[in-house]
Amino acid sequence: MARKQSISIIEVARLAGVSKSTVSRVVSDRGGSVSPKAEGLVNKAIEELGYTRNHHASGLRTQRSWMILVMVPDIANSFWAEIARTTQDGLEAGGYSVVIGNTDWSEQRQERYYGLARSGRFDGLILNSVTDDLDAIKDMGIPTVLLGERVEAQDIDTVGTDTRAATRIALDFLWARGHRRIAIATNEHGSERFLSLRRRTYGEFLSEKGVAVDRDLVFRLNLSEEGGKELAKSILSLPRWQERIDAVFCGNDVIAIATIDALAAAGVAVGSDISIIGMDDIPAAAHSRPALTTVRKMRTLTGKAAAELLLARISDPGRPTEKRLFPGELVTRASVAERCIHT
Amino acid sequence: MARKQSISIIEVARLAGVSKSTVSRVVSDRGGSVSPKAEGLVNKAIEELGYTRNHHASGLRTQRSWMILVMVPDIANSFWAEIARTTQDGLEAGGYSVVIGNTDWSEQRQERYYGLARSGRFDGLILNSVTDDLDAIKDMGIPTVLLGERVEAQDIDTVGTDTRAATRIALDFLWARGHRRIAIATNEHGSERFLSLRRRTYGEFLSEKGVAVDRDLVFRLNLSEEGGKELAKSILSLPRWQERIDAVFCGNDVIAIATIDALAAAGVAVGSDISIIGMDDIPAAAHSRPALTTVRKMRTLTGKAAAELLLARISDPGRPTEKRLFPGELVTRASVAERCIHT
DNA sequence: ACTTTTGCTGGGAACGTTCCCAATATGGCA
DNA sequence: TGCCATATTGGGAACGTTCCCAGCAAAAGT
Repeated sequence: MARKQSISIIEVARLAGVSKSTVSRVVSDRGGSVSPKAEGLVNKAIEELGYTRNHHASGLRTQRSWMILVMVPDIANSFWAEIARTTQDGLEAGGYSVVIGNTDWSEQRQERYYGLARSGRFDGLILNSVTDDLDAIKDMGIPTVLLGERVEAQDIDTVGTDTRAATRIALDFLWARGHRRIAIATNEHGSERFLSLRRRTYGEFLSEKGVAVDRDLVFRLNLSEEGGKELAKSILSLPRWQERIDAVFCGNDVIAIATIDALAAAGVAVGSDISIIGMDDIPAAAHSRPALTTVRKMRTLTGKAAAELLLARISDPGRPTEKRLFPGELVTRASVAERCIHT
Repeated sequence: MARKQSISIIEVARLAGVSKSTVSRVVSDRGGSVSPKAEGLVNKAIEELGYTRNHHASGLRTQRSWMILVMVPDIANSFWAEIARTTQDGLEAGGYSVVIGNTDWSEQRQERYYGLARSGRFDGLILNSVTDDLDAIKDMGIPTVLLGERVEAQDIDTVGTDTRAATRIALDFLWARGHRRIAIATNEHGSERFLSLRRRTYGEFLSEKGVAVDRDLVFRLNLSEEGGKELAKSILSLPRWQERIDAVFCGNDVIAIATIDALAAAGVAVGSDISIIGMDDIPAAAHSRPALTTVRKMRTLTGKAAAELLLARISDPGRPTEKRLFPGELVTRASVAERCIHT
């Protein structure tokens, strides 16, 4: 495991009997015109010495690293993992290598990665910000694509789910199945505006339908398993809840599933006594009892679009910013009941 | 998004009224002795100019990047995701930043990351190799820790599950529950020796118990959902399978769960007609019907140990190689029956 | 008062590339 | 044969750091 010592362009040049400039022209495809003969000699010398280009030096000169950082808040969550994975294909086709940064919802970790980005280690960034500080992103001064809708991010390229549309899909479905007393369970985790989009859409939807918002049916919690347990408790402790709640629209699948489990444990028949709909379609959604009806986010499209936008931005930093939002699609399983219309 | 122009150590020095050497001493904590007064001036100038250290230049000089690459074969698999995440804590405490590379079981992608590593971009590597080419790893010439047991990796630090021990835990449990006709379902994916360890332990176990290996009870397949479906089909098509198979030891949870689902769909009562035991304890294992009994791999310990070993190797490249293997722990759920002993 | 130690500083030479510019060789054309 | 255009080459000068070494002042010891 001896660290390779100083096999630089110069030793290669010496062995090949050419100048370092020529070697440089060969290894960096850019610099044009080298005679076939010289190129052959250089390649042979490279092979023989086991030379590999020092990227610190090259990057110092060119200010390019050919690496792209994809920052996600939770790599152990399959939703993010899959998005990260999907970006790879497009980016690698463009000649870049992709590395993933996991912030674990921690501002400190995020700042750490921002530091890496600022110091010129990456040619581009695809990220879901834990905080609301979009200026920090612009200040890094490198091409960036945001994952996840941000109303206020007008001058940064964005890719994500159209939360409004996705929320409507869920609510429309509940309504079509005859539910009228619809509750909402969501949070303010890290990014208030993003989540209030669900809440806002919920309000709009109800007023469209001529239903007043019932304060007791708006639950605020963390989008975690804990949150789901809490939600179940809150529901059960609501006096005469059976008469007050038909269905619950959950901010993500994690709480939806936790709620289903907790309610089932309390003897409630989810899917007939009460309906639950989630959002994301994580793998576990297919395995809950009853299986969760949810709105699937289009991870593949999202990842692909993020890669495209970033490549476009890199090759033309002056282009107008673009937003690509995908609506999501309904995955019908068993957690939503068919209810005869009342009231 | 204008790319920051040339705010180098030199402009800082000029503004602070000191030499670039002094600035360097301040920004790189290494070079000792700077007067408090000078340090104050420098910091003020840094703040004012918004200077950030160019890491290409610094890396060129010091040959350090303070970045560590963790390579995993499938970031969308929660097992790998969690391991990758766990390494972070230890490594970041050591001052390093962690980025994750996802090979997606592709040799080409792996080679791409190897290339990055060879060009000096990382100070260390934690990886699970897709191929059996351990020489390629040594040739990179940087400190490396291998994830996953490799019999032949004698001179590389290794962290992983003690496959032998984990397999025995599963088999012992099946045996204790009265199963005697135990089948095994595993693969040769990418790393033959690793997996034959399960098969070998299976053979040893049976011969210890005085049971001959029944060729029909050794299933070879991919460790994927497809493989699981195939396995169910193979079992059901075995003439009089009820009399020939008590239990199946599955190479991982993914096939175990797929098998459970497929068998259940065919009307077989898993957990009484036949027992299934898995390995890994992925999240879905708790949600299958019946819930899967499995051997949990110790991800947290594994990630932590990998970080420790890598830091130790970096600080002392000459130290003897070390292997840390963890046995795994049984997670008892419902997919294994209690059987009265027969034969 | 003189030397020695100590603490701090600045100047220059690396590190391994790429880029610019000038120099040479090659070939085509008159 | 002579002359111009073109293809290929080599020699420096960057890029922004860190490191080594020498210099200098202030503090400490004799």
